[in-house]
Amino acid sequence: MKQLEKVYDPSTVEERLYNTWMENGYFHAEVDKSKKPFTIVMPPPNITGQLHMGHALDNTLQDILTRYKRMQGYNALWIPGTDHASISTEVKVVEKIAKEGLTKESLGREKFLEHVWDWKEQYGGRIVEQLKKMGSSCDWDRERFTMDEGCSEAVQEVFIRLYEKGYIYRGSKIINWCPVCQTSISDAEVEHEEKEGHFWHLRYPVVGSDEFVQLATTRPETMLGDTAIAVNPEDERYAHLIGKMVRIPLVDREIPVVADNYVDKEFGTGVVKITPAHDPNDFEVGKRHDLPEICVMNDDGTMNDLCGKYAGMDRYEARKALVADLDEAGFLVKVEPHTHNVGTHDRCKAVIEPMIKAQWFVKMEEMAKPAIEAVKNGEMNLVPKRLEKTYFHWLENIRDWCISRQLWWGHRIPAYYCQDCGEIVIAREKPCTCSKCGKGNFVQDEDVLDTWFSSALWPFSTLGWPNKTEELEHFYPTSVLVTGYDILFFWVIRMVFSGIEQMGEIPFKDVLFHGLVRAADGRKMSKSLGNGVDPLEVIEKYGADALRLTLVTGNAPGNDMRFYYERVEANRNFGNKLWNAARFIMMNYEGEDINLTVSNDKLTPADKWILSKVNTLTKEVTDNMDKYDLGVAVQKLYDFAWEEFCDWYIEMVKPRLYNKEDVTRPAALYTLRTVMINILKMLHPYMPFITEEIFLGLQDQEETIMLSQWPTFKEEWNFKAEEEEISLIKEAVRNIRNLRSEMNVPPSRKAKVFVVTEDEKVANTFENGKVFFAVLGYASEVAIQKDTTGIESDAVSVVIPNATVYIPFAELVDIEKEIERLNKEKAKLESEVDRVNRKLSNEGFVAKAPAHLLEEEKAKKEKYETMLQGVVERLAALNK
RNA sequence: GGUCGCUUAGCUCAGCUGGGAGAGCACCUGCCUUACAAGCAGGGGGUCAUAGGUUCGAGCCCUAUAGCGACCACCA
Repeated sequence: MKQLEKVYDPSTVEERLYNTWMENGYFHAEVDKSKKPFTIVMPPPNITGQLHMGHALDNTLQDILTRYKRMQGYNALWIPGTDHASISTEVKVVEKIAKEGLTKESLGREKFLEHVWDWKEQYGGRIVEQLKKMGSSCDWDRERFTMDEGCSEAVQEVFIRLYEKGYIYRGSKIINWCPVCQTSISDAEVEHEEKEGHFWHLRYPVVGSDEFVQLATTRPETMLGDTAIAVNPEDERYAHLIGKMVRIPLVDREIPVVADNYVDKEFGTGVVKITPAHDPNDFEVGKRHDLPEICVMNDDGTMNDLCGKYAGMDRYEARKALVADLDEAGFLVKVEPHTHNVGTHDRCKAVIEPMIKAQWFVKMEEMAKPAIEAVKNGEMNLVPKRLEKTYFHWLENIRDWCISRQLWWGHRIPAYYCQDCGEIVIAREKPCTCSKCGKGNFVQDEDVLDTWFSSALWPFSTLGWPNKTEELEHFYPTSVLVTGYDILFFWVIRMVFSGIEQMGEIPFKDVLFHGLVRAADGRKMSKSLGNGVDPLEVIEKYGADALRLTLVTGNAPGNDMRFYYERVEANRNFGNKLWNAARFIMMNYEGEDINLTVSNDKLTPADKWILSKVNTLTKEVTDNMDKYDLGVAVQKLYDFAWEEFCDWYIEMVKPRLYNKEDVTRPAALYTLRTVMINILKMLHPYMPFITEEIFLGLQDQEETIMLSQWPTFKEEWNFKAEEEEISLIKEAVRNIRNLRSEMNVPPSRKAKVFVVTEDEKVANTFENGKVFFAVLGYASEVAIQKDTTGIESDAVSVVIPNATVYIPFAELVDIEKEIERLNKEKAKLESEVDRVNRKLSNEGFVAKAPAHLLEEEKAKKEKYETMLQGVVERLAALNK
């Protein structure tokens, strides 16, 4: 039998165990049709990324579920991988090469992409190695990358299929343009940020009259692209202007006044300038009134050649200049401060410029429907449920998805343009001859696809789709997706409609959402604030198990949490507690057969009690885990292991262990080991390392805990009577300790304990439990008797159900105080009796409450009444 | 503007379908009792945001209010 160090040191254990697990291929899953599949695909971290607390949480949850199901005998597969993260990576690499004096343009597409692949080779593996430090039991043999051959094939296939179905189209629409990144982005990537701005009131002269019409704008620079002004058709103030022309100040271009319901009469002056090329609403108005679209900006956000003296200025510079000129020319009426929401790019925070550009779009309306339906009909289940509303709202108001990006790093769009006739061909490879004009001068679309287009296919592309693999057949749909609520729109929803569309089946049955891990002050952990906690540092200091436990306890699904080192420390301490319990067990097994077993009839009540308890616990923990209440489950394990097992059971069996002649010693050893192993197994998903290390020590063979069987409820461990017996003894012991503590009696001072009871059964229980008074209640001697014969009249006493415990402390006892204490006890019991009586005399309660509650209350009534009687008698005796 | 969430012990948070309020940390008292001082034993501390309602019974369900937070949104 091995002996363990006094303090558990995770750093030496974790790496060794993880390597063993890897070497033995425990994480690897092959298709095994004899078992039920359990599948999770890992949300692929960006190759640019470093492990942060969000990843740590996300992967801990997935690992817990995977290990749990694996132990339950499922064919458990957890597929890891990384995401090429088109824009993020490209930005990083551009920054990197800039330090070397290089630019994308100077390198050219091919050379630049070589640099990105180099980056990928260098850093793409970093996060993978970090995930291993967490203990993640994913199948690394199946690790994927969103731009590997298979995933790329899937992307191309989906693009072509959707195009052929008419769900992908190319169109010139107003899109969100990032002037810094110089690419289009989707609606989901726009963050609305409230900003302090101004409301500039301008007056536009009406052509053919002396009249001016006043309007307000937050973006004066766009007036260079105005092609109309609009009023509400119901607005009497401006009815006479409809159809007339106004002149744009400074520009001197004439534009019409149109009537459109979009205009709110109450807001501003009730007149809106219309710039179809730079505002989504204006774009719509422009379409309705057939207005020209004049783009006045370059891709980098500077004003273009149409802007005269403002050409070349940045949009904000131009705004300033224009306002000054308007003011000088008398067109500026007033300026008001105005807070409004501006769209910014979530990556670079630059203010989005709406622009009209030809882009590729996915038509969403049809695909959204079955995605909504899947949740509505319960086929797919969101945890927590409240997120369903957000899910529905997004899908019900979904707009077409702009999927083309003016970037180089990503999946290139499989569209080819005939240079001779303009024909567009969507194909797997560049066509040789044009079917329309017969020539063959094709050029591929320069753009790449939105990163999320490929991650949307992750649940099936990683399983081999579009090939019909047996993995796909067996492991799809996946069982549960674990991710943060912050990417519900970006990713989860897109996987759902993609899965349904391509596979004809939802990609996962459950989605378990978690929240953000915040800093201790409640703020988001961020690089700029410098308040991020590095999971690797925590692991180094406290071990991965402690970190994992910290991330899953005290938190409900979908809620944010705060990270405290104090909590990590507490969890580290729990690991140490387990460690020492195991150490204790092993010490006592010294010289014994580790595999010894004992039949039920050899077990003592204490053994049966703890076995019965762990048995019930098994059921509860399993139920909680099945409902994804992981925090609740592990809390129960924590409490049981520490309190019931360590603080009570281990203390109770010490005398039996210390006496090698004790015939019940084997039963104690057997029970200790058995319960410990059950605890370890159930804790293993949460704390994989320490549980494995202890488990290995508790046997004479090298059998891993991670492939051991998850405990199930056993009818033969259902010992109700013993549970009650021990519970009574615990009650008595607690009361004795309490009494001693109140009287400031040190543990070193032992005292004789008398238990007085007329109840045969209770007497028996205490007779059997005598030893516990000695070990747990500092008793020098215990006497069980029917009356108070031989007990000094000034002994202190405590009443428990059906018995009174006396401790003669002689000179320590102050009778007055003792009477006071008993009076307090009496009052407490009286109020309890009163409460129960009130409840039982409440007709409504008696008539409607469930039977078991009624019984419980009746039992309480009896219990408190007899206890009260005991206290009254004792007081009477003292008052004599 | 809309939707959702939160408000429970000094702090951070659990509390599953309504049936006598919990944890960790912090605090107080006493203990180095041969598994563990990263520990043991004992203790104090809450009108569960407020006001109504439903119910025999509400931290939990309903309505309203307040404060905080998140997300969505085309008022120029």
